[in-house]
Amino acid sequence: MARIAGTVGEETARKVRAAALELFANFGYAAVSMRSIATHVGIQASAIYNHFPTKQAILVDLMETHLLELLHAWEGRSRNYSDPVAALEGFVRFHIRYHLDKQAAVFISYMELRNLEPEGFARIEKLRRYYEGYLRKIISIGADAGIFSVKDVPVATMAIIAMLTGVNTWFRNTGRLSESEVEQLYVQMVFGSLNCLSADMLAGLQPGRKLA
Amino acid sequence: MARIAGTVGEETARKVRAAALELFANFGYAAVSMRSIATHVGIQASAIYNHFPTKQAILVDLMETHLLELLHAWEGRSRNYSDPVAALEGFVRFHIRYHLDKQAAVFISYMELRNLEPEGFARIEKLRRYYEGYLRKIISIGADAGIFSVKDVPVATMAIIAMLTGVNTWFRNTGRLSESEVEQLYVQMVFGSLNCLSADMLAGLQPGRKLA
DNA sequence: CTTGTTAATGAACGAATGTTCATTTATATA
DNA sequence: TATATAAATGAACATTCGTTCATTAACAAG
Repeated sequence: MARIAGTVGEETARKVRAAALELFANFGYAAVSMRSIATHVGIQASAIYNHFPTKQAILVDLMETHLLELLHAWEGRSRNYSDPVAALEGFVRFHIRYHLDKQAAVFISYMELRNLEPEGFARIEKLRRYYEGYLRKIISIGADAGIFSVKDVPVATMAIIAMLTGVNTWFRNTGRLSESEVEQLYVQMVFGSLNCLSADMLAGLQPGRKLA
Repeated sequence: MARIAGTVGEETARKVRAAALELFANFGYAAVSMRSIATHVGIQASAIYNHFPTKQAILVDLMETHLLELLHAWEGRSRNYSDPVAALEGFVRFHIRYHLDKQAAVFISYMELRNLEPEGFARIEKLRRYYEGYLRKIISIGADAGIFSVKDVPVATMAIIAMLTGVNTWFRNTGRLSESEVEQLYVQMVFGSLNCLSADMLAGLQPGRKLA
């Protein structure tokens, strides 16, 4: 047998990406063979090479696509916000929602960095730093305006990103909380970590209370 | 050639653990071969099997040892704290310091979970939940006492753990900040995320300020 | 000194890996 | 209808993998 009736190149490439995404996320890049990807697509391993030059290229493709889409999605949304408070809340909700909706791609992009060869690593790392830069900018502007109380903007940026991305390690759709409930909880904690209290929360605090 | 003069079993096992720790952390469990571990120790791959039954057993050993030591270290220190505020500050400082001091072991224990077979996975996961339980308890007590303002204790626990562990992804000894400076920054952000302000910070806030 | 155990070697095993290649068929183009 | 290209197959390649095994030398105990 040879070429199968009805096969289209771009369609197969799409299936390969989807299968690789799922498998890499579940078992790790190094533990997934080209044959297992091919099996999930319903083709032979050698047919993959009609669409991707190497296994490594699939990984880089997945990561790069994910990060570019992430950047594009945020850039489209960030225009809505004019002040740092609204922007930060928007970022938190966006990040959590987006990362929960694309768990597999997120997981790969954070876990498989060490399996990238130097050129690919540089490209991916640049995109991630670019994304982090958006949050850093928000925090920086809010700090300069005296709205956020931040001792160290870069550290706060990394801390918040880690906090938000950590949702992926425990959130389950079948769990106790909905996505929007989780968003709300994290919005409050993130603003708290920047010592930016909402008016009603500030009113609820006892001014005379002694804390460490 | 056969047995080498001066070789002692427990000593070789120690070297194997050390080499595997370093290699797993740098390249990932699946990408590290028994032969490369052996090379780093200065023996043949087959000699490893005098000390560990399988490659998987080395991974489980490393993770289990790390988590048991982590638990033991915290249990020894946690006795010093009587109130939730002191305990939380102590936990934050302990977690950051300990995780920075044992970067490789921490990295493996968080990244290689998916390479564990079911029995090993259950053992390791139980230990990690046990550790998280200590932080959850602190937050829970502080919340009940009205010292922390927490909407959801389990979520706050996971958020803070993720935030703290994230330090490992960016901290470098050669960087701008020392370990204790980082500790201090995170202590403030963690207390902030629980809306627990120190007396001087509270005084610094303008009660009339309008925030979102 | 003899004996049993310990800790190494080096060869070998079968299985699995990423990748290449000749081949074959479906499809688009001229 | 003839031809070039696209997209698959299945066999094969050289490596590498975790692991086993017979063998051997160092060491401890009697």
